[in-house]
Amino acid sequence: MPTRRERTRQRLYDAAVELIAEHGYSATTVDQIAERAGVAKGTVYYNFAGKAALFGELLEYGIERLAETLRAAAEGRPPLEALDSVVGAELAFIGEYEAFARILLAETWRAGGDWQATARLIRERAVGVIADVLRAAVAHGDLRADLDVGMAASAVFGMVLTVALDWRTLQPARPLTDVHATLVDLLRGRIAGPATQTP
Amino acid sequence: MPTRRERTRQRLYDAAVELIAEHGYSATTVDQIAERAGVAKGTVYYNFAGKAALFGELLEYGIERLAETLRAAAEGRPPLEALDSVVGAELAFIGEYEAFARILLAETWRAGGDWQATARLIRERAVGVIADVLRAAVAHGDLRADLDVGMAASAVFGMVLTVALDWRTLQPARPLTDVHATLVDLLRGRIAGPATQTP
DNA sequence: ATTTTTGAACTGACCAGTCAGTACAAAAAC
DNA sequence: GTTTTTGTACTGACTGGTCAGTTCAAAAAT
Repeated sequence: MPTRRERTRQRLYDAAVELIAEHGYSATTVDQIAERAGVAKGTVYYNFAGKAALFGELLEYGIERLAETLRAAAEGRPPLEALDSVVGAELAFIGEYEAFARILLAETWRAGGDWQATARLIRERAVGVIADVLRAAVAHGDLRADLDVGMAASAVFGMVLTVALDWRTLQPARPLTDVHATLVDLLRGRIAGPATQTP
Repeated sequence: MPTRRERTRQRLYDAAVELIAEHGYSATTVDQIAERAGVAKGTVYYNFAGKAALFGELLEYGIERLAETLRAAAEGRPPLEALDSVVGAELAFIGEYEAFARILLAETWRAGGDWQATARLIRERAVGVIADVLRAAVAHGDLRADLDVGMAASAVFGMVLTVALDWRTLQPARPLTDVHATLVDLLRGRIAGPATQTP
């Protein structure tokens, strides 16, 4: 059972993640965050060292959950099935924590900003899980031995992130399984050929 | 031959694109832009209605060049070859206008911010070109008739953008053709199987 | 009793946008 | 051919407002 402090911090996380996803880090004010969290401004500074610290811990917190979700999805599955499972898990995570995913996409690819170092490190935790799965698939003989695992993992991660956010934005009613199926088809190279082949 | 005004505006574009790619839109000040462009602050307001207008026209200008590049790459080629060519063109564009690509990725997927409408419209111009190529491939019988063209186009665009920025960031020395080959392999479903198959 | 939260006032830095004035080249008047 | 005018491009000090962060006494929750 969470303490009062933990509940307050969680409410601040939630408020901050939504506002920053909408307007970006610097355009979001501490007053806005406090107001949306239903908390006095002083509380923000009682719980966090400042705006930057709140955001930093937020990133940390979110990426840890994402990496953990992906790891759990891969665990104990044969390589190729694990890949499908990880893609599904990433989709589901983004479906649930959409605002966080938007922040991840927005703040991670800056050139030399204040968060570049943090963000890149943080992103590697998620991409790393995919790379591990791909490496296992190569070792198992399911994928080409000379596959550039790093680049492929980056491609998979980015592709899923992009598609997922388009999904949430443009056709949120569409079921996850549908999106998942299309992505897996793309990944498995099943888009070639004149007719549908669903064995 | 460009007029003085055109030269000034171009310098302002260049300065703004670099700074915004680094720090984001709201963290970039008009003073910084003017200073990097080697121009007084007033000149910014003489040439543009304001910071927002400068950024808007910048997006417009960049995406027009990108869409045009992609269209030219596809033109007059058989569908599948056109797809490879478009991917190559997107890679080359990002190689050259890296800062703009970072902005595209960072500022396009906000939730309900001030740019959401503009950015989505603008991004669709680029993704639309890829969708057209895919549609042609389907019509030509090269891809499955029931392929979700919109989603696939979004996936291709996002995947290339992600990989390209990782390429520029992590291994800029690597030749474009190398990255291009890996991407095309991924797209064509040639990553499966234990050994390399280069016919 | 102690921890946590409140709410409001305050500060100092920073920033978008303004505006009166400068520079200068090309046209018009002499 | 010299002087005057005009329009365009640019300048940079200034202003009004905003925001992160501070402080603190009182209240509420544990």
